Amino acid sequence: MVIEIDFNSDEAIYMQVRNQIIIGIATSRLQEGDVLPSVRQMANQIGINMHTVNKAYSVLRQEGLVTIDRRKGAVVAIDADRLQTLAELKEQLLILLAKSSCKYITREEIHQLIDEIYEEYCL
Amino acid sequence: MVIEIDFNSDEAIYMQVRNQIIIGIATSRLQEGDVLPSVRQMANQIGINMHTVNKAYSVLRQEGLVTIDRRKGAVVAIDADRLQTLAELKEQLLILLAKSSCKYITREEIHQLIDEIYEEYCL
DNA sequence: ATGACTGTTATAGATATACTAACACAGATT
DNA sequence: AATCTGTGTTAGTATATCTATAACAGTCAT
Repeated sequence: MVIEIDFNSDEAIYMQVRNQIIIGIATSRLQEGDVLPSVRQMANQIGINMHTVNKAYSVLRQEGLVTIDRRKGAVVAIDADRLQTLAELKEQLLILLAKSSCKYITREEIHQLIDEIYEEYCL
Repeated sequence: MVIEIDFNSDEAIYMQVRNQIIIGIATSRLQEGDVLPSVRQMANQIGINMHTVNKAYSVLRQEGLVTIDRRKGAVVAIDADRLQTLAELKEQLLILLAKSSCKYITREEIHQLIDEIYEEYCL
């Protein structure tokens, strides 16, 4: 699980880490039960602070994607809280679609883009 | 253009304002050339600081949705920079779809949800 | 017992958010 | 011409968040 950070991005480092782990899980490079690298190990590997990785793991726990055990570390464990997931998804999609609509991106183009992403990243 | 803020939300106030204006434009309640309320007026109306509204307007300007004139105020003016819009959209959609996929939301459900949003909000 | 490994807590500095107050310019009204 | 009212802008401040360093506490193999 190689993680790359763009230090010039305006997105917080811990969110970049979180995002890439989510993509890792979605693409099955990380699977239910897999243990994530320790916060120190991953922090070292990508040259950031341990606590920043810890924050990323905490967010993932709060989002129901991992559990954190003092002994083992962070373990991939999906809590498929369907209703909440759909509600959040809808809210975020709405903003994305609204902005796209402002820029004259059509509904068909959105559908197409989604299929493109699914295939490009093998979700 | 009535804007409602959830002060308990973890989303920044200026982003909530920005989001609702984007939805307003997407649903044609705000149209090209329309003048947004002055920063003071809107700040007063929703009970927040003028500078917070100013920040929202600044973001909208940077996103190519309004222009800001010292005399007139903020005016809806779409800069349909298609390529950049699509690139940003794809990046953000990827994260959303990946997270959904982790939670066992299918591609079909995504397509369905998008149609639902388009119809519910008349985008 | 010791050493190596976990995550956790305490603390601090930098950055971002939201605010108050004062400013500068444009345009209408006196 | 002077004043008033309307713009956004800038300066400065308090609070929260992000990132970092350092010390802590529990677990487990040696």
